[in-house]
Amino acid sequence: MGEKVELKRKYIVETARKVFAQKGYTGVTMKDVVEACNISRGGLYLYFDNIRSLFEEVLANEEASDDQEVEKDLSKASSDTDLFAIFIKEQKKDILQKESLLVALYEYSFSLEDKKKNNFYKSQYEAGELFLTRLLENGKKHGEFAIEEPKKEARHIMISIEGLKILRQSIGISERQINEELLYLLSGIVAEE
Amino acid sequence: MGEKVELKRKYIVETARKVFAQKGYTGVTMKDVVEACNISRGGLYLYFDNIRSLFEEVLANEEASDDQEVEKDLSKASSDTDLFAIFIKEQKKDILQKESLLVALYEYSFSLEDKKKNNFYKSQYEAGELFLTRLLENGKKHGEFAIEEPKKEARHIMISIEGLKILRQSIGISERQINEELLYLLSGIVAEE
Amino acid sequence: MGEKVELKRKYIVETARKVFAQKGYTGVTMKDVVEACNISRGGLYLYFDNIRSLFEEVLANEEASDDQEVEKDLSKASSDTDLFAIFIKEQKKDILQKESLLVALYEYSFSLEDKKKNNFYKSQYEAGELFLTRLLENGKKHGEFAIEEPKKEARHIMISIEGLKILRQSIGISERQINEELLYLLSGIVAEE
Amino acid sequence: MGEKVELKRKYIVETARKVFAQKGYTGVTMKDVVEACNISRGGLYLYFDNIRSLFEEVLANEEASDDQEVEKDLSKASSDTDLFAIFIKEQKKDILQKESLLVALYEYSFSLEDKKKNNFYKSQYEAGELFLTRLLENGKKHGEFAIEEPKKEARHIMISIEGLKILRQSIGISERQINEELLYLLSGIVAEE
DNA sequence: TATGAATGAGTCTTCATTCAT
DNA sequence: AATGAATGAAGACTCATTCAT
Repeated sequence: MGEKVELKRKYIVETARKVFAQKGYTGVTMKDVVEACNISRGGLYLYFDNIRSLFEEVLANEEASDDQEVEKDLSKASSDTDLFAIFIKEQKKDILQKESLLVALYEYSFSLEDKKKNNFYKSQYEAGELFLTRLLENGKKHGEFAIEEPKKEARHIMISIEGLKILRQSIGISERQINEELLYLLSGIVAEE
Repeated sequence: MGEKVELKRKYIVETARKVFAQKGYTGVTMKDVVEACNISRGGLYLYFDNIRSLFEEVLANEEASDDQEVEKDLSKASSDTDLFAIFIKEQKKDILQKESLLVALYEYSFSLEDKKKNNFYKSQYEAGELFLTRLLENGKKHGEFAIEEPKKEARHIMISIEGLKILRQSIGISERQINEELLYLLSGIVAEE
Repeated sequence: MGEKVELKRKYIVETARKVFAQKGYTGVTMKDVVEACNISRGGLYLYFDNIRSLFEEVLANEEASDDQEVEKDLSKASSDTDLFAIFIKEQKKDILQKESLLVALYEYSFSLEDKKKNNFYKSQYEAGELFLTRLLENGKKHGEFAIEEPKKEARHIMISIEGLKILRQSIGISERQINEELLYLLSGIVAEE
Repeated sequence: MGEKVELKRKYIVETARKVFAQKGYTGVTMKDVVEACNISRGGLYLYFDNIRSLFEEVLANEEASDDQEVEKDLSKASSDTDLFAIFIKEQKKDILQKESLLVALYEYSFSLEDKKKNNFYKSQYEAGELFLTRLLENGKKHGEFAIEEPKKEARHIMISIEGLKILRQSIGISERQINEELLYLLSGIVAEE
């Protein structure tokens, strides 16, 4: 019994994900989800009390699967340079992703009362920054990266990536420009020598 | 008579600006504006057909007054380095501005069907990039900036600034970190030598 | 303009009164009122935020017109005995009234959180008790009523009347029995001699 | 098996009683009962088709246990005066009872279409009146009570008691005032001499 | 018997938009 | 030009009741 419920919950989350990817966060109603899922009005409430908690579950789910994938990709790396390249590639995939949750995530972030608390986006961003810092530190130690301050560099790269993301979603910056900028970031760290 | 109309229109736009600064774009209703302006429901419709056109006028107005201000500040500069520093300072003010329209602007951008058309954000961004490119080119020509590709550098800086903006609004990045990053950008161009 | 609004407000209150008289308080929905008034859903909200405030206005209105009527009737009295008889008659009218708000008033009372505060029923009851006490005191002073403790007698009579009211509404006690009891109360005070 | 069913039925009735005592009749949903009983939604329907029939069983159960208790108390009486005092005391307990079903009972009564049929409240009230009439008749016959018309007196007392009950629930009349009135009723019959 | 997921009707409430004055 | 009452569509949410297991 509980398994069936789990399956349906998952089905709703996955279907809702598509809706959020398409319409963002703010504009999505329970009705939208109900219709996308082809279930009854009351049925959805059995699983989620409101759009917000549904979206939060979508995010949690997303994170989990993202992590898995990244893990897999990173395991292939043979050097810090390699690792960094993979990281950048990962980011590029994120930035260009067709069915991206990014806009929804932005809108969700804006809707939060206290910017400091319960901020999914924040923790995700900070995790990325931390990972990158470690990566750069290692690269520096191993003599692969010619940088002075790994932490500052990491933050700078993260900020640029965020810039690419928002520009992609807001003004639709071109893939070529994204590539250029990522290459620029890459070369700033690796090709220094 | 026409003057009176112009005045009232301006009054509505300025009052609405406060509302958008406070509540973003998506959440603002005609009712919100009507109440903030203390005018009649029907009265607002005489001037603006819907929230979108009202917001677009707010943006146009914003741009005009921004330009004026920037113009004034830039006129004080005595060198390209100076000019660049002022530019960065201007951006910082933007990023930190309390009554910012930024969130509203993001939400508005997300709501646009075609990312290419009617995009205020885009034209504003591109104007900035263009200005910065010219600036860097001049600085390079005058020997003030030790850079290879002004255009790429300009774009990189603009992207980073966009990153700072969205991070400020989404996860509430601290003023200190913003300062650090801006300094980093500054030093990348100017203090190279 | 304001006058028209006042009129419509009054119309709604009067129409709602009928609905409450018919269906009580608890079971009445905004929809019921909307339909009875033949106005739009949103229209009702222009005048009343919810059923409770609407009912409270119905009560306030009721009290006002009741007071007027009672005033008129009492002005005819030529002695305390007369006055008392009129008072009892007034109560009888109340108890037997076809389109009575009594059930609605009970249900409304039950729905109140704190029995002590904002209790319309209470203030109405206490006003009645006070009036009756004064009346009995006068009658005693003038030698018309052979009673020891006007206050206790007044309260006793009020309690009995409340008993009649609730019995009328809950088990449908007959008019004959109501008459008998009221006569009993009357004779207990007046015909003592 | 049948015994088990009986037990569960009883368990539901007793649990539901608490719910009705707390929330009245009108506001109670099947969900409330299901949750209080910690049984399944469908499970409740196996025993009761709707709130009404459940409440009616609660009432029937209540009556039975009440009768038992009263029986016990009355058996201690050694005179009609005694009996009457115990009766009054019983009523006082009823009026002041914390976990009273009174409000629920009122609401239930109001909800009945035909005031004459299926009325638990009515039969209960009439049983009380009959009992009191017999009691007063006996007291009169034995010379304990100096009254003319036992039936009228009984009805009068019952009406007053109903008044106390409703006043307790609607406006929260004080315990002191209840005591005073009951004493008044007592003295009207017994201490006449 | 018992479970609890699922349904869909019903109510509340808000809002953009219209229109008579 | 301006007002603000009025409308009706749309979304949120709850609950009695059913039904497959």
